[in-house]
Amino acid sequence: MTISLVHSSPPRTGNARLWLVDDAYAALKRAIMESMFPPGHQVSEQELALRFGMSRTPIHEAALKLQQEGLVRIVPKRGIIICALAPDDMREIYEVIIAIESGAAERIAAFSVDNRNIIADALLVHTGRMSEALAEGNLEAWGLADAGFHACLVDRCGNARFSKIIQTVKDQSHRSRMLTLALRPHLAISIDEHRAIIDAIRAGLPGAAHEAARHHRVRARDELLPLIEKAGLKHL
Amino acid sequence: MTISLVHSSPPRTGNARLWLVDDAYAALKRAIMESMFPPGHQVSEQELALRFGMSRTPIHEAALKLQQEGLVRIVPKRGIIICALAPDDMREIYEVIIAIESGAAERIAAFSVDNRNIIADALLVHTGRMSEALAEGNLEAWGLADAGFHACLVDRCGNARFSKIIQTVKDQSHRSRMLTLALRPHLAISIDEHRAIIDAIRAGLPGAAHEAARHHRVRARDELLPLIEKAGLKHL
DNA sequence: CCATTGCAGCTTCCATGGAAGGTGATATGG
DNA sequence: CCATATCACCTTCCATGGAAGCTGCAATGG
Repeated sequence: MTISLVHSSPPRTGNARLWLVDDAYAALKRAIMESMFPPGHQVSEQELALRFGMSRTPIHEAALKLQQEGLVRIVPKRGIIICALAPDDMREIYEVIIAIESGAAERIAAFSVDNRNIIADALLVHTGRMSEALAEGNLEAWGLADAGFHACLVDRCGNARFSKIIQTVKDQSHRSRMLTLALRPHLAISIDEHRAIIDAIRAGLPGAAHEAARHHRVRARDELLPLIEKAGLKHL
Repeated sequence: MTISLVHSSPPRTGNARLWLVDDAYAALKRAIMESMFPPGHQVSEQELALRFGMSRTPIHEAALKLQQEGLVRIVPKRGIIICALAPDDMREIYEVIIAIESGAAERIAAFSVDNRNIIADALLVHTGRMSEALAEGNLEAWGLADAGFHACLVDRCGNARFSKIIQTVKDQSHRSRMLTLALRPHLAISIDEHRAIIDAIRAGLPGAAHEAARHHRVRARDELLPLIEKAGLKHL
């Protein structure tokens, strides 16, 4: 099988050339995200190099980066193994999200009233899109809007480390989220909870914003983890 | 200057050989931690390769790893630059610690009574050492015991991702902590606050443990950040 | 038939050379 | 004296070959 994962095959003549390792990283990450490589699958660097049309070196460095992010595991003389997530990993990831997002909401609620309202408005846009998607029964659009809300919350709280941490665990759990999105009931409740977070931010109540964000994620966790366990999904 | 950062110069004959990249990683990290390379300093991979007695490849890969952890920055055609932390970075790092450690304390407080007491006992040992060090006026021992307490809290909460996150920000702020340790007043209060965390864990009150851990770190932050700003420490 | 041992193949890890590109100094013109 | 342009050096980035090591299978001895 020869799947073209890199878009621009031309040998990058001219000065428009970026770094090959970034291409390899993006392509490999994308391949994992889109489940082109199933969890537990093993590939060799040589094979990826051939498939992506580059040498083994950038593949190796990209694999190291993805290993640090927890997406793959490099076994010394075996190859690159796509990591599978156990239900316990999902528990850990949810706990990270709970801790970080509630901290982000708290920070935003402590901003000046002007900045609070700017961010609240942005959050409201995402929540509005969720309502529309729900009305249309468009599950995918709902998921995108929901992701937009949470990304906005974290990315605009003024702590780049929060963003990076969230990005890492989101990448790790991407496949799982795609799987469980269809299983989730109570989509309407999420919208109400988002509004509660926005209200607390507008009111400038850090404690309330922390608790609202926390409650939202705790409920989602308590709803999803049993579903995953019951579905017998041993690896995601 | 030819500082020997790698201990075993022998060319690793036999099967006792590990990975050179791990050696390079440890040596470079150590060199940064111990301030052998001041923040903002620039070194080339070639120079490190010569100094560590290995090729450029393991150096390069180790540098990539340290870059992901935020300790160095690789500038395309310039070299490896040791990252300097601004006061704002310390704020971000404290926020991460606050969010994660309070989550860890909360988790532990939700354990079974047996597990709670085992961990509480371990935490108490560290707190006891802090008291002793304080009585002796041994600042370094106090710092070690304090670090032991917080490491115990996070490492035994049953979330490996919490540990990894904390490890990363601790590494980033190692130099800063060494600098500010001497500036910190109110060492006695920390001990009382640690005891409050332990009590909440023993009592099995997740909310109280969360709040106690949070309060402890918030106070330390509010005490230290102004000190750093006042001292005019632009880069740490 | 089962256990053990040797071997072949595949894999990553490291060394090294070539190439592209950025920086800083130097020389030149005003 | 100052500004600008050019050049030489230094740097990383990538390709590729050699070496070591693990895995799984096959062959052999019990």
